[in-house]
Amino acid sequence: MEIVMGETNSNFIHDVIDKDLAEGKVKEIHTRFPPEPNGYLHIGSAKAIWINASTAKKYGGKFNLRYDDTNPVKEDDEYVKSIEEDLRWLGMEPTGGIFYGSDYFDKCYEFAQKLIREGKAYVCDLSQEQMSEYRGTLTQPGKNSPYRDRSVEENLDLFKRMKDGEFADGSRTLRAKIDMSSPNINMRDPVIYRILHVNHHRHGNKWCIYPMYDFAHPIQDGLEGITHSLCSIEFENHRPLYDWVVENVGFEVSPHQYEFARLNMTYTVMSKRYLRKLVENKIVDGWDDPRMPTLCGLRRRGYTPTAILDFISRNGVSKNYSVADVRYLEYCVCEELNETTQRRVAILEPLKVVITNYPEDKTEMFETSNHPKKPEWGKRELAFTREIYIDRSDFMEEPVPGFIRLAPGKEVRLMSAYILKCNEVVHDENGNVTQLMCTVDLETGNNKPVDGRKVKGTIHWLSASNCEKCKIRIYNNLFNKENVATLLEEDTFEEFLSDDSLVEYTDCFVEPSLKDATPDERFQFVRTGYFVKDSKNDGVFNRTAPLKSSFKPE
RNA sequence: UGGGGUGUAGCCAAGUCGGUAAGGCACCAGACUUUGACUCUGGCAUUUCGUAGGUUCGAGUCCUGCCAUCCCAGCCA
Repeated sequence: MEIVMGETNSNFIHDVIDKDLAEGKVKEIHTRFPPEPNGYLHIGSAKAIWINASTAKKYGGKFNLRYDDTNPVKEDDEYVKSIEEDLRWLGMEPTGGIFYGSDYFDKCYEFAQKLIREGKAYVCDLSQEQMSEYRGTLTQPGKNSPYRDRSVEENLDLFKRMKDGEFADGSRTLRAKIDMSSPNINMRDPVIYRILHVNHHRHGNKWCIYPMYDFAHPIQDGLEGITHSLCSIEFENHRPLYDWVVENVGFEVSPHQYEFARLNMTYTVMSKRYLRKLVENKIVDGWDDPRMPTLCGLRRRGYTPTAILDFISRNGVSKNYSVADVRYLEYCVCEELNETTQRRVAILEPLKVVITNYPEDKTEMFETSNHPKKPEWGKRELAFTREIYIDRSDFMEEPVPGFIRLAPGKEVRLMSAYILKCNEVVHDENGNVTQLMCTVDLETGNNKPVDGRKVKGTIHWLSASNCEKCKIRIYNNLFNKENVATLLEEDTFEEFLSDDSLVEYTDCFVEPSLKDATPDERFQFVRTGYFVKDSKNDGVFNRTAPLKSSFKPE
């Protein structure tokens, strides 16, 4: 699937780049993905990764991975490892290198001093509450801090003492001197440095002042030679500040920020905050629960990087607020897995069938194809015996109109084997069907009926004495509400959790060979869906996605 | 009620200098089928591009007003 990595459809960002290149503003393209190591990557992150990486690739440029670790309060080394792992799993090599925003702290400090010297930044003693008051509101301008006009010398001294640890957390900040009456609140003398006596995962106690994102990010971009800084749309309001920093710090090539709409998906949440909540409240099994939209969750579920990227690519890049249909993602995996997986037989809900006209001690081997359209993938053998299992869903005692599977007195094809006829239904004392007494058309075997009669339905089966027991987990949407993102304000999304997001079948049977399957091998369980062995629990298969069915009763 | 975005079919999304609405998914109909899968064929915006006007021979594309919706008042990113 090289299409996803290489040629990307053109979009408004590429239009800008084409223009920049044509006008000679830039010579080569350099992008970056700047995750904060405070959680696991999800499919929305994958969109940002894909946009940045594929853009660089399209123009023969470079792509950096940069940990945006400027706030040690929220960040953890644990996440650094997972981010790189997920990035590589996606196949997105950081061709420009791997960097840490925190490695530029010295530079940030120098640039802050430069700003102070030029009268463009000052140390402010306002408390958090006061600063909020001074900031004004959306409709009212703010007012200048009383500390705004300190001398350069005093500011330099105070800033150094902030760095040296003389002041308590929150007691002072370094602010950019811009415009307290700007209609854009981000420009009302934004804080660019705060005091935080916190251990940094990478630099220990070297620093007790840390730059804010708005100050650090353009510097990181500028220092790395990033030409096009592609981020999501909520940073659009920050662009004037980004440009202010770039202009006032000054770089060889000025990076520019462009924003695209982040990825939302139906029936799930995408923000790290809520994903964390799902994990912490034990609503899911962890960040890698197969129901999670995290990359590790999707991986455990059996999704492939190519399918994820294909999905993102097909959805395109725009600035429209949108909610992508999770079924589209499903379509993308199925399309790939249909081509790439071998077929196997699994019975989710076994129903025993006794073939009365078949000898008890006989075992016959039937060949079945590993992929119906790829004969080069060969065949394998399935044992056939007097007692077999079929899936309960393939039998109806009182078939509804249009049901072409097994029913009393009806015939059906056993895939790759005989035609089966149901003669008798055995019930328990409660009236539940426990077993079927059937016969098989010995004459036709695995061929077309000799008398030319048509048998429409085909079902899968497994010899009761030649199968392996296992558990199968079926995953459905985590939420029962299509657009969960719109009601996150209330903080009560738990009420929209669906109760069937995980359905476990505990008495399933699969072909014996599946006993040795690994979590890296994906299969199509014939007529059922795509499955992969769970990486955490032995003897458990996860359903990646179901097969479509055009059967609609009534 | 300040500023910044966005509004093209059920979903995503193309629409260059204005010239007469790409594509994918979904859906519908049919063919094929020892997976009711896959594949194939056809259909699927023409009082139509949020809406109301305007300019023009001609407007999704230009102009004006209006409406809807998202983001911003962290010493988060």
